[in-house]
Amino acid sequence: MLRMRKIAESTVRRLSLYLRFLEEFEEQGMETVSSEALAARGGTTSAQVRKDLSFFGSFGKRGLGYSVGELVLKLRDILGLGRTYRVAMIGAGKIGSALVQYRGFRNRGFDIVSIFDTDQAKVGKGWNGLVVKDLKELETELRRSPVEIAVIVTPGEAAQGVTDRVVALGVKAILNFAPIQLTVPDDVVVKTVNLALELETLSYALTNR
Amino acid sequence: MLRMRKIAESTVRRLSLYLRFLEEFEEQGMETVSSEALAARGGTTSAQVRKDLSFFGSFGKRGLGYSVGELVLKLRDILGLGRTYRVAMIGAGKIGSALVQYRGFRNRGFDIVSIFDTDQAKVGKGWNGLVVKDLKELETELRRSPVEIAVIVTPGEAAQGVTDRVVALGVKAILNFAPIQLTVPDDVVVKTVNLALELETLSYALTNR
DNA sequence: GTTTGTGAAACGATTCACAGCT
DNA sequence: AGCTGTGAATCGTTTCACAAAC
Repeated sequence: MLRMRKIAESTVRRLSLYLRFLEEFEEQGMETVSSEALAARGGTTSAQVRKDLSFFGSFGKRGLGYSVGELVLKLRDILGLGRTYRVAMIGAGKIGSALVQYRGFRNRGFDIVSIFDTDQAKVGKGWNGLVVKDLKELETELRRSPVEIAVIVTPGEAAQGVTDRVVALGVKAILNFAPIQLTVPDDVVVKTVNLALELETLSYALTNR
Repeated sequence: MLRMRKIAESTVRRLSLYLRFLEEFEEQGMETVSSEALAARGGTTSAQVRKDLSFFGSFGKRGLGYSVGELVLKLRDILGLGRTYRVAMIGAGKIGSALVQYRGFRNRGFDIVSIFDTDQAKVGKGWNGLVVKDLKELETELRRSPVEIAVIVTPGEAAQGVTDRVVALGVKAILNFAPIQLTVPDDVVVKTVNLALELETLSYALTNR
């Protein structure tokens, strides 16, 4: 695989979509697929598909298209899905609870190995095979059993403090559900899912109909 | 307010962020703010802030900056937040449950007025002041008590069917948590929050360090 | 002197279109 | 003949830079 910097985020998101569609095609027994067919399934254009893939190599055969199986493997490799990631969930509230049960995590190799909360009523309780730990134990626990990814599901006020702590522990990727813009060093990547923002985009669209 | 078509989604998202920051500033008693200060809070540039606002009018005073209070009102108006939206939640699983309790909804004028599920074990149960209704009653209920926004939290397989039904009932905005690309008519706006996609973007970033 | 509002320039992403391979 | 891979053209967004307003 080519090692290129600065692939657009939109490209990476599309690759992720292509992978899902290809997995569908694979289940249906399709052996090859054209950029045109893949584009049709994903609501984009064949040129876009070919350009996206071309950043990473040339995986197709002219006149024929792409081998579904090969392209699945290539995309998994590009997206780094050939391995398991260890994940710590920080916050055992409603959303944290929902996420722990979400099959999509484990199915795709994201393994939640610990959950933390400050609420003593929750600490010690079993949760989908895990025990909620006191947030005070964060450093001890993550040193004993390190993770690559932290999911932050705390109230907004607590989010930056917790972020600083997991960054100090060497975590390089954060999925943030707190409605806050987190500040992190350059070598740490943050993805924020901000519900309020999505709702307001809908509100704008409805208003300016 | 000017009525212009084709404002970029990225612009709308930033406006939403600016509004949050301005509300903070307002609480702290600030009366005016420069594009520079607003940009610093939000991790963007002053030129970007001014350009974003300029699509909708000119709200500042040269040499002085923007009145915090006035800009808050303007942005609420632009984003369509001066009113209440009625929301139906479709799916009473873990994520639906978490969302119903999420304060951010009601706080910002998004009022969940009904919840539906197919699971008879859930139907009839009280839930944060609401009663879960059978999805069979969707048409009856939404005709009696219409909504502007539907939040779809069903399994992927059910999502498109439910979408078609709410669209037929006149819903023009959908917030989708099912890991599926929904197909809707042009006059319906969909925002999809796809956890798997966010995780895979993190995985890509970690891999291509 | 300060800070806005905005054309123009720079940059980045998407689409076009076609040469080259199968 | 069919479909990829990719430079070139187009389109959209961000940044620059400065005249105008206070």
